Amino acid sequence: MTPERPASLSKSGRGPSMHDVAARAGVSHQTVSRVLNDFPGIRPETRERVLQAIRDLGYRRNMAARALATGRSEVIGVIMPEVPHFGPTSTLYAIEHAAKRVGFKPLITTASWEPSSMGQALDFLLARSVDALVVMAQHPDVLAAVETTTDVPVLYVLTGNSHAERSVAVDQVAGTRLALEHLYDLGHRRFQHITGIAGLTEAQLRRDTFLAFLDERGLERLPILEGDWSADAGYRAGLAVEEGVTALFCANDPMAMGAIHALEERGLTVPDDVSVVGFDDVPESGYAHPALTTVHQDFTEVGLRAVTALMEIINGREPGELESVEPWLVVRDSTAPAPG
Amino acid sequence: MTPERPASLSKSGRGPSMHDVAARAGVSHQTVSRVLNDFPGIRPETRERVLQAIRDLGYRRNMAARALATGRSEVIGVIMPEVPHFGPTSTLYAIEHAAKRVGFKPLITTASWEPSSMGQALDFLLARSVDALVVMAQHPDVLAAVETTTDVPVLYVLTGNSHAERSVAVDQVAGTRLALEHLYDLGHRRFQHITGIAGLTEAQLRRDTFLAFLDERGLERLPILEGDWSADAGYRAGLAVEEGVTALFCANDPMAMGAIHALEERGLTVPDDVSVVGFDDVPESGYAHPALTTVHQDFTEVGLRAVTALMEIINGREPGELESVEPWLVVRDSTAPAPG
DNA sequence: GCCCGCCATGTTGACGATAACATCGTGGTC
DNA sequence: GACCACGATGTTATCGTCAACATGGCGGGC
Repeated sequence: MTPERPASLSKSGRGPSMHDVAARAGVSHQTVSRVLNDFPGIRPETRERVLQAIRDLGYRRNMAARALATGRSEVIGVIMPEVPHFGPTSTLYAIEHAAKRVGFKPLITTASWEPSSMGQALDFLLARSVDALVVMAQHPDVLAAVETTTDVPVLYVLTGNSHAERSVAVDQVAGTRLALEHLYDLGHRRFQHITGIAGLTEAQLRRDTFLAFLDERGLERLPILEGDWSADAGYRAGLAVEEGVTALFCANDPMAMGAIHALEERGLTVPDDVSVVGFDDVPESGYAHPALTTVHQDFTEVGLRAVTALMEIINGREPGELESVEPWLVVRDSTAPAPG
Repeated sequence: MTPERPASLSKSGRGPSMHDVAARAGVSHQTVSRVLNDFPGIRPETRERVLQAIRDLGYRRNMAARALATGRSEVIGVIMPEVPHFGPTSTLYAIEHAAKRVGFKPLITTASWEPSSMGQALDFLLARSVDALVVMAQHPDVLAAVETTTDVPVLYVLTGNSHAERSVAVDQVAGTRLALEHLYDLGHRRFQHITGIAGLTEAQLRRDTFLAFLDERGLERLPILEGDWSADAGYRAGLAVEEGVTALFCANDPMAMGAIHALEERGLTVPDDVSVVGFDDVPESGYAHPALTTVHQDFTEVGLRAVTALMEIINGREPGELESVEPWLVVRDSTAPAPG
């Protein structure tokens, strides 16, 4: 079942235009425009007549015409990863809510990090004359691709803290360190890590920070377990956790849940034998078994800051310093002092 | 190759237009239009010259102008609930993927089911001359509100099976019955139900079907436990499950996870003492503890059918029968024969 | 060799809004 | 009472595209 592209669109009944409203109110179309745009200097009585005519006719502004005339659309283009993970999805909702408050709406498109896919997404959004662009840049390569293409304000979101300018992100290094220091402080010395999708910025940052941490503390580098964010992958990785490992740092919560499942199947108990830390603090993680210790990321704040900064840029002001959003550790029942 | 942007054409920051391309290619703007729209009867050499000019200038079509001229926008408006739950989110992604294949993109806006909120969302989308509308109608009241407002094709999604015409949904009654019959067949006779948000169509259908099932089988109606889809609510409801209940039907998976957590805190074992069934089959449910028996809903199929049907309507054809999407039961470890 | 017709392309006028400039009373100032 | 400023509104041009109609050159049929 594949949808088929439309060949012809019925150009049936367009709604009333400003001229229709103007005629009905006995004014010029320009007066209607002024009423709609809250210009000063309209006689209250005239304004009321116009508003009445609008209501009578069920008139709705044609934003296409407005966009053509002004060059602005009050739409923010959002490029999302193709798979609905918790972070991007939460951020999207946060952006929508923040944008709504300033009269903007998000136009969504998904793209993989490949240049052609990203290019198509950009073309589509820019053709719609979006006023700004949010790119959920999960891969470092997309940055260059976007930069050269447009002069529309662009903000990168969910990039870790790797591109300080024009990007809003949760500090991945800090988050990872919170998790690892918590485990270290509990006495753990043998760590393994289940990664997110290889190459994605956040996965890479968590992984790099993990390795750096081991080196700093002089801990052994056991094999990295490659994951892909999914609980399935977490389960498979959990089966491969080495004997003697007591601390498992998972790049997100679903993988942590999968891994715990695998560990328990192997007869290991969490947290008595192995302590497990996740990342994201998804709403269910407090009710996992055992309740998951995890790094909380405030995606609502990310979305809010992104929209706020974009509004500044659109209005010609420089946005304030775009600081990283600080994550915090939520300690629950999946971590305990190292055994022995 | 980086597109070059001659300063000559920049009229206050706007990109090049068809006229600029036409001038560079030595043709008329209409020929450019014809090339872009794949009209027949362009000499290959001319076409190539136009395409080259487009590349040279980094030209991008202005969809606002196109929308103004044609009345169509190749955008599907989507009205989503304000809270990012699994079903709507998954469906959104499915819609995006299906729409992309036919050159459409979703323009997202969220709204609560209140008329004013829904009205604002509609105004916004219709002003953007969307070619079609997908309404995730979680509340029965929205239907009337939308119908009277527009003649744009509208499709309701995620409505259970309660509005057969112009709606695509997973059959909630069937899904609920699958869950309950499974429990009944295992010998359970004392059931309780944790509901979704009161008033929402799907929550209501699951609840009604639950009660109908009890009556049909002559089972006792124990108190309904009111939930709100969240794991938190599931936990609280789990604490309130009556003594002697052996079968707990939860309106979604996160609540099931919360409830299981609560039951185990109370010293009850799942599934030995209480069998629990969820709804949705979220990706993590297979790794919950115990792995969750649940009703799988195919949101990908929902999104695909929605877009397919909308394309039919846009083309002036009647969409085929819009059948419910059939859910199926995934039996895992959270259900077992009734004790005793 | 003329005319017809068709193929490839050019020209003009919407589409519905905004922006810039024009107009028309009206009341205050001197 | 003439003049001017200004408040309220009207008029015209413009944004970039598509649709409808116009044109012009060229080959073929007779």
